[in-house]
Amino acid sequence: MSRILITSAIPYINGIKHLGNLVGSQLPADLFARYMRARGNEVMFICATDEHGTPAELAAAKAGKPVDEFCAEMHKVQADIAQGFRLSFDHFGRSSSPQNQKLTQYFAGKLAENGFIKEVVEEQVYSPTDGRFLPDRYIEGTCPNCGYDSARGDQCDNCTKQLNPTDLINPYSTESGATDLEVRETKHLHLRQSALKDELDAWINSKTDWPVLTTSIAKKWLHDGDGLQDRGITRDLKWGVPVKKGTEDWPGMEGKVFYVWFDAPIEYIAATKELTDARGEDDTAWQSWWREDKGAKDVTYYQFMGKDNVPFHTLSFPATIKGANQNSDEKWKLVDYIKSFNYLNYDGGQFSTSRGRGVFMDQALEILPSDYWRWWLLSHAPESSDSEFTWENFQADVNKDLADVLGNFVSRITKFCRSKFGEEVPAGGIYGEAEQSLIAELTKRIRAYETHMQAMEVRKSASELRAIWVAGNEYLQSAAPWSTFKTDPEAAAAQVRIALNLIRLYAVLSAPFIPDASSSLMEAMKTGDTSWPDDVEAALNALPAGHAFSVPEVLFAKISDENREEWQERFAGVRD
RNA sequence: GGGCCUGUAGCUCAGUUGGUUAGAGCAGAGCGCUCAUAACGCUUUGGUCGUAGGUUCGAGUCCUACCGGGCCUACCA
Repeated sequence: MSRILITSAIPYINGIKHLGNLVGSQLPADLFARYMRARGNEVMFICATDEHGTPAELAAAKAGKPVDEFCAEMHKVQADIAQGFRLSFDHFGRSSSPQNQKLTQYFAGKLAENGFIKEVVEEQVYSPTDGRFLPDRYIEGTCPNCGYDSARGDQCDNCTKQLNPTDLINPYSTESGATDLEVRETKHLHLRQSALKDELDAWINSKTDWPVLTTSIAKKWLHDGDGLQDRGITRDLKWGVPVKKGTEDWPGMEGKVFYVWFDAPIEYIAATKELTDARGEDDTAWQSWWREDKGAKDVTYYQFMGKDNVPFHTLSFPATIKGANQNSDEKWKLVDYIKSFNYLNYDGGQFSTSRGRGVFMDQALEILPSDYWRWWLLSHAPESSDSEFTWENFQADVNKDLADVLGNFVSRITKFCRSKFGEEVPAGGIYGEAEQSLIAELTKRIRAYETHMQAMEVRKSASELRAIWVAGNEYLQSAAPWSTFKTDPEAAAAQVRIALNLIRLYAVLSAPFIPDASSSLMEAMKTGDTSWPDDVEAALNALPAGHAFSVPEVLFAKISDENREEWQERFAGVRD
């Protein structure tokens, strides 16, 4: 048994996420967490909402609510949806929690103490009308390079030239339209990532088993141009973690907050403390996951995220950890494996939150149970390149895999047994050659499934699982208990017995992918035996002769052409 | 502009350090079965591996150029 720490990239608070966001982090993280628990490991699976920053303030203003109230409501919404998708977080925290405030301030103090913080006076654009400093991309104007009239302050979308807000001709605030913008001096803290460049480089180079997507992005940032740059970790905002040096005030930094990307990953740690605090446990409980000097030496830490989050997890957050650990007795836990994903596209284009294009998590749950989405998304996870969602593929794949291959297998054998032997596992006969060869095949496939799951090869795991389901149909077809029954009822009984046991086996193996269907099957088979099939032959004897079961309802109803067309239409345009 | 990823059957994808006739699922075709959600099983059609060169006894795999798709490029998160 091992101790496994798993974090999913934390979703931003300003709205409901779409299926592309789901499949890029939370869903594969959940798959892995469920599998690791099923194998008997001690798992800590953490996620949270990322609540700070300008977009949250603006979204709250748009909703006409105080930002803290807005975040509290949206957190509840996202938590409910996560529950709807059966994301099995041990805790779904909030980056605005008191725990994260303290911990973020603590890390900043520690970094300052260790010489990794630099104070820098810089010039920022201030909008008196908006009453705030504006991030570069919230300022638009005419591009000095190509004349495009909606160029953003960081980059022109038309000619792709990188810009400073002060380069823009006739700049204005995208929020208020105000043109009375002025440049003001303001002091900020920078994290001296450059001082840790060589150490980070060596660390990334040692991770030869990480996905190429992960290491190539990290290396690019490490070596591009002048190499890894220092990064501002504070902002002139009201909503955020107040800048402090540990518990002390930070002279000159009054009224400023930490940058979301500084406090967001720290929330992984803080969320664990939120959980153990809620349980009434002391600090040793969360520290045993996050402090190698306090019991976390045997923890293996896995992170899941979309490719857009990779730089922060491979460089910024590790810089925070390494910087805090330097010249210190404290040894904070560094990530051991980063699984990153490409994007999921929607019907020939991108999912778009702003344009309401594609399927959002709440809408998905309105039209189908979560298992349909979980199965399809995971079996098409964008691991090697961007992948594509189309309604035709979704309908065809889900109907075939879930309804025909798995659902119908359960249906055919339970109904056959009921009509010939009644609703209990039949006695008589023995497992012969055909059964032994089934056991041999399953053993081979289950071992392969375990290997792929351990390696977080999501698509390969799904296809191996599907092959395991298919093996049941192949067996039934060749054993043909409906024929055997006429001449040799004892032999038919043994065939039915092993097939009924396959249902429980499938429920156990499939639970990480389709947890609801899995528990329906366990319920139908009237068993709570979720033990992993280390010994397949033993697993296929788990339900003994005489064990009662019931014929389950249709496990997966098929998606009709009418449904598909209706959804296709509904989700083509703008979200209502 | 620079960097990285990607292009394999109608569709979605596998193809280990280069090594016989390039694989799987779906879709299509044929056959079988009748327990089952018109489900299942078996067989089968289908690819000059983006294009053009090169290295090699041998290239889907390595190199170069080009074409197409995607991402990143540091103040959105």
